[in-house]
Parts: sequence; structure tokens; C-alpha cells
Amino acid sequence: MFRDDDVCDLIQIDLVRVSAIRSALTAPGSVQALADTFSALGDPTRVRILDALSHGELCVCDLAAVLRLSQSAVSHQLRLLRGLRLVRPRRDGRVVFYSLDDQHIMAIFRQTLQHVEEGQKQGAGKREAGDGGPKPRASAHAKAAGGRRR
Amino acid sequence: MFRDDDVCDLIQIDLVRVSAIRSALTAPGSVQALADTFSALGDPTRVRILDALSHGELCVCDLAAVLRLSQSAVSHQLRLLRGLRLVRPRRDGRVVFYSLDDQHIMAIFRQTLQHVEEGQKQGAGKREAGDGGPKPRASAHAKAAGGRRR
DNA sequence: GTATTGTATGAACAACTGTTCATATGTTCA
DNA sequence: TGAACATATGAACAGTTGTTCATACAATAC
Repeated sequence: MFRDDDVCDLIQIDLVRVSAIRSALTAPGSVQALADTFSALGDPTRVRILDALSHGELCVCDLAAVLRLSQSAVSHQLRLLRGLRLVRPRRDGRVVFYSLDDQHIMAIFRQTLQHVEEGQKQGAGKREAGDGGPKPRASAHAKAAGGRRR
Repeated sequence: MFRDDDVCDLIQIDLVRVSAIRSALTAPGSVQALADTFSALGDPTRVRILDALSHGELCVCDLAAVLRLSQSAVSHQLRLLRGLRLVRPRRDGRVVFYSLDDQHIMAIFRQTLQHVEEGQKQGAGKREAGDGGPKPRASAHAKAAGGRRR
């Protein structure tokens, strides 16, 4: 944990600036909301669900068929996405159609894809997450490490 | 898992559309890259780090002081963020300064905050993640549940 | 060289998460 | 009403993640 006497006492440490920045930080509530939302987006299955829904409204069953997932898995994920208002349900008989809740989501996707692709340009040959190659399912504590190459 | 004979055979199931959408889906590599990036953003500590850095370049020690975190915790998280090119290090003697890697990140933050706040407007009184109130640290498998109220 | 200091990293542990299986809920049709 | 079917949900398990502690690395000062 952080202790006040643990602060390094270099000249660079500008305590004034530190407390200035600290008081300008985003409110904890918003931080948590941001993290929750990004967390929901931070799973391949959910990314795929939203990607599929970007092509238009789909019922749970169609969604499962499109993504080749079990109905249960899709339903569980939809529940999560629904809770964060990333998707919206519409009931029609016994079928429930889901659609993207608003336009922000696709905008966020586009922005982030831009960031990712930009990095791929720069670091060509460096292999970062998402180069299309067959990957060993990026695993524990080494996911975004600086230098992996097995 | 998904089995082909598990497809519900309603009229709504449009197998043509299903395969049409499937072939239009974002490539697996990009999906993974998106998920990895969102995953990195999906943690309060990392959100706070990026938020702090949005006020300008900071050394690890200052960052720890601003956020009241241990140097080790900050360093571990910076490593992750660095791997995804969300932050960029600059060495000056023994001090390493970190800054946001590009402008996309803040743009993504803004978009997402907009989404979150928009939802708060609509669902006023419904309590979604991030309303500023003291929360019991939103826990396991119930994080974004549809109907919570204890 | 050694001491000092800022940063990085490995191991380990508790907490969290995504999927599956079994089952419940809700809607339509006979 | 009861059968059929689309969707939702609870429990449980394996896999993943964030923090801490101890320690290594790197750059400067002596």
C-alpha cells in the first residue's frame, strides 16, 4: 500500500502538482462506471455479440447461431450487456430481439479499432494482440507483456 | 457448445441472414485486439492511471503518490498499459516518465463517459454502476445484473 | 568500486469471470 | 389445460487477474 513516507524525495516530485492533479481527477463513481463498461467490452464473446448486433436486431437464437455459441452462454452475456445498457431487448411473442442500445458503442469500437490498427502499423513485425495469426489464447499474466515470443 | 441441430427452427431464424452476418463479422484477430484493449481499460486502477496521465506526463513515483497506490502496483499496471501502447515511457536518468500514447484514448474515454452519463439520465433512480454513492465494491457475477435491489 | 534511489519483475494468493449443465420462466398453439 | 419452444437463471468449476512481498535492475552520487 501507499504510505506518505514512501514518496520518493526527488526534485521531480512536485507535491503541489501531485495534489493539484489529485483534486482534478475524475470522480470515483465515474471511474467505476467507466471501468465497468470497458470491462463488459473486454471479452471476445461480448465483442462478437455487439459486432453481430451492429448488423441489425437479432434474436437470442440467431445470435447463438451466428456466433456458434450455446444459447445459455449468449443469454448470460446479454444479461450483462443489458445491465450496462449496451444492448436493448424487444420482446415479440416468445422471441426476444436484441439491438445495440445507442450509437456510442459503435463509435467507441471504431475509435478503438483505429488505435489498435495504428499500433499495428508502427510495430509491424512486433506481434501485438490481434494480428490475425493463430494464437495460443493469450494467457494469464503475460497477455500484454512487452516481449513475449514464447 | 453450439450444435447445428440445436438451432431453433422458428420462422424468425433466417439461416441465410445468419450466414450472411457471419461472413461479415469482424476478423477474430481484430476482435481479440479490441477485447484486449477494452480489458486493459476495464479496471478502476488503470482508468485512474490514464485519467491522471491525461493531465500530463508523470513519473511512476508521482503517479503512485497521486493515486495513493504502491509503486509496485503502479509499475505492474503500467507494464500492461505499455504493452497495449496505451501509455508511452520516456526515460530521464533514473526517472521514467509516462504519458498517454495517443489521442484516441481520451476520445474513447469521452465517448464512454457520454454513454454512461446518458444512461444515468434515463435511468434516474435506478442505480447503475457509477452513481458516486458508496458501493459495496460491485462483486462477482452480479455486477451488471438486470434487477438487483438487494 | 559502493551506496542510494527510482523502477521493474517474479511468485503467490485471494478474488473474479465465462462457460456448461440443469432447470425455471414465460409465451404460443392445440 | 398441457405440450412445445425461446429465453433466463442458479450453481459450480476451471481459468484469469490485481495486489503484495521480496528482490532484481538501472542510473546517479560519492
